[in-house]
Amino acid sequence: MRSNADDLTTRARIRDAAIGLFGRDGFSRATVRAVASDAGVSPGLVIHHFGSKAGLREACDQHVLKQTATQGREKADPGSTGRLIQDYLNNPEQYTEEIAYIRRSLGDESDAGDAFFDAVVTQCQDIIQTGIEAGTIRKFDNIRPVAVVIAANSLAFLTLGRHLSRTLGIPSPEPNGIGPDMLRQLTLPLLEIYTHGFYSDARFLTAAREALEGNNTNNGREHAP
Amino acid sequence: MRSNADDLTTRARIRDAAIGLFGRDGFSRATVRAVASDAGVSPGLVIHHFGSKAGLREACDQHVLKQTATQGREKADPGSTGRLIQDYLNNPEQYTEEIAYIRRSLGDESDAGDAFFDAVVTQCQDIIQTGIEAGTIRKFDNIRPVAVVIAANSLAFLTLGRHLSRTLGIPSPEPNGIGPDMLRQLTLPLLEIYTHGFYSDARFLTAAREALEGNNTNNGREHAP
DNA sequence: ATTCCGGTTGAACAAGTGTTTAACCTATGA
DNA sequence: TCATAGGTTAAACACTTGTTCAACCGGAAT
Repeated sequence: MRSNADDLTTRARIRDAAIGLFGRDGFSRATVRAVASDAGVSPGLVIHHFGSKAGLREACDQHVLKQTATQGREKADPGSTGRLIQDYLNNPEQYTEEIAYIRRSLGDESDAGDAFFDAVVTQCQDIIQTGIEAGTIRKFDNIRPVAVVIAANSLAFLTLGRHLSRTLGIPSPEPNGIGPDMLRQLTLPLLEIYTHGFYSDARFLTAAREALEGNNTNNGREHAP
Repeated sequence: MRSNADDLTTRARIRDAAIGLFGRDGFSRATVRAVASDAGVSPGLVIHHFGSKAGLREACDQHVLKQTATQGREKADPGSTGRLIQDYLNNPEQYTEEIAYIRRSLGDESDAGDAFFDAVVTQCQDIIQTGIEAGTIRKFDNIRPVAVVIAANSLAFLTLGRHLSRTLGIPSPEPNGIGPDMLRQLTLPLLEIYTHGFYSDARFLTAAREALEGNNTNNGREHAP
């Protein structure tokens, strides 16, 4: 995806270097000088092109957001989602910078992070809607909160990827912790829960339902983990 | 929990101020001067007590870790878990600083974050183990990856709490985004998935299983979201 | 009372930060 | 050919950062 270096305009090269550094070190730790050095350019030029460090971040936000938005639209076609994942698994390095950047945006307080999260939620909502109509996904009374839960669970693999691969004992070089090895170990357990459930019966569910319906004011009796 | 101010030793007051600021602004954005000011103390004294900013962080890490470890041990008693959650819901402000600090630790690269994540995983593992023996949780062949998945899903509520409450339209003052309103809206959907599953049948699961068993080399056919 | 020592401060320092400015180079258009 | 404009740089600026240092205070020990 990232073209092989200097056939890009200088402005784009600076932007890409900033995306890489912001994703790796975070917005505050990454310095204008480091961005300039990575782009092979003087610090002054960075300011000249983007006005300020905040302006540079704004440009990075918009670029990454546009980038992922087009991928999201392709993903809406249910057939291509498998192809997309396979594409990612075949050469994950392609997307690592964008992924790291998005993870940082989700953690930092950032408009881009907000937009990305909301996009994932609505995408989950669409998938659930069509899945219910197609009969592959169970029917839910109110799909909105279900979409939120599924989105959060899915994004956990992104925000916690480093810990997941670490705790699974996967040797580090998987970028962002999300790589073939990790997915191969966690896909089946997750799908099993998503298919047959986690609890053996409805005891926890009915208990929580009664507690929540009983007194709507405050104390909900909660699930185990 | 936090005692009401100045009955603490100066060192402890500095440490607590640092925990608050590190959690709110992140380690690099929070300055030694801000910590000193919050603790009503001079910047030099902070260094005098902790040697350096990194030393201060180390002390904060250890303190928060010890704090949550004792709570974790209490939580191991299955009966008290509900009590603990109810306790939290009744006055969440009590733990907000520790929670914010842990969230930052999970995102930043940090030994404390690693330790906390691993602790949550093993705690999930214990809960699943006893749950299986008690018959409340389905039997899994290999509980370790299941515990990792459950831990990641649970911690998603922590790392993404801000986005969850935001996307649900909950007015902001819920600390860290995790409050009664959010839990009330998401508990039942999550428990329903954990009880009856998300997919309507085993199509996705068997497809993934075949794909993973078929060629162990690389391409795993993945689930929808 | 005097000494001493740990907690504490204020000012200073050195390094690093984002940003500005004046000058430079190069290519394009008149 | 010359002037102009825009991309580019090196140096400087103003400020913040973590950290150091000498001095100060107050109380406990001698």
